[in-house]
Amino acid sequence: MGASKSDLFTKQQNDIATMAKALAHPARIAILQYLYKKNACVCGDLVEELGLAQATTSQHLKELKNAGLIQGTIEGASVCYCLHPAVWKQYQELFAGFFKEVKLSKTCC
Amino acid sequence: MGASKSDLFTKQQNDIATMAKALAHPARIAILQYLYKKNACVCGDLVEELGLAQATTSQHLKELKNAGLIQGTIEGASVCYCLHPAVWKQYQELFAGFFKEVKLSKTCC
DNA sequence: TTATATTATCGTAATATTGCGATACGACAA
DNA sequence: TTGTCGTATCGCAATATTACGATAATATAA
Repeated sequence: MGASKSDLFTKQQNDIATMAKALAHPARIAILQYLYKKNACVCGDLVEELGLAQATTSQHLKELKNAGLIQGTIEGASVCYCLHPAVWKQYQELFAGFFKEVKLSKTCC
Repeated sequence: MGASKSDLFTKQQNDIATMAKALAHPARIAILQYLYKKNACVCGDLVEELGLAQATTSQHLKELKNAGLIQGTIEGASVCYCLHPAVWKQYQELFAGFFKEVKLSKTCC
């Protein structure tokens, strides 16, 4: 098969998994960190920054855009990327909520 | 290719990506939620709970064990699983730290 | 010992991801 | 218009993931 059976799980479970998948590659983590360290729009210098081919970098950017984590605005000939604050906050809260549900006090094994 | 070029990125970036990958499937989210909702060791009933085949469930459990998130202790004929508190806390802090680094005040696009 | 119950592993098929070269597309400059 | 620069998309190859049936491994029950 290969396709995950998303209909077996709740929307929340699928949402968390989808968000985690967007973060499940070091190149995408690097892109996000670069964007928020610069704290500004970044135009063009991501390819040199990452060390991956231009096509590969563009593909990772597309996935981050699909996940809603970043947005790109056309600035003349190039495109400027920055974080999407609302979605970022949403991710932050979803993960924080997921981790906080646990009561780790009781150990049983 | 298909293999990600982990040598291009920092250890922290690879760590976050690896942890995210462990959470990047709804079945694994469901397992973790079931474990912490029960707040106890769970022996055996995970297969009925998930609706996936026994082999598939076992495979997801193995990945969570490899990620360190859960631990299993042999209890007679069956195996009891529960969360690994220390690693869970580590995940929580790594993600929280990753999300907190950002300054979302300045929007530029 | 033999049977049964529970979990792990093997082998295989279907699909997804990662990466890159080649190429197309869009905006601007000459 | 023609050329150039920056980005996106296409097509392909290599590898990874997901899923399951079959089978092995282990512990207990009969």
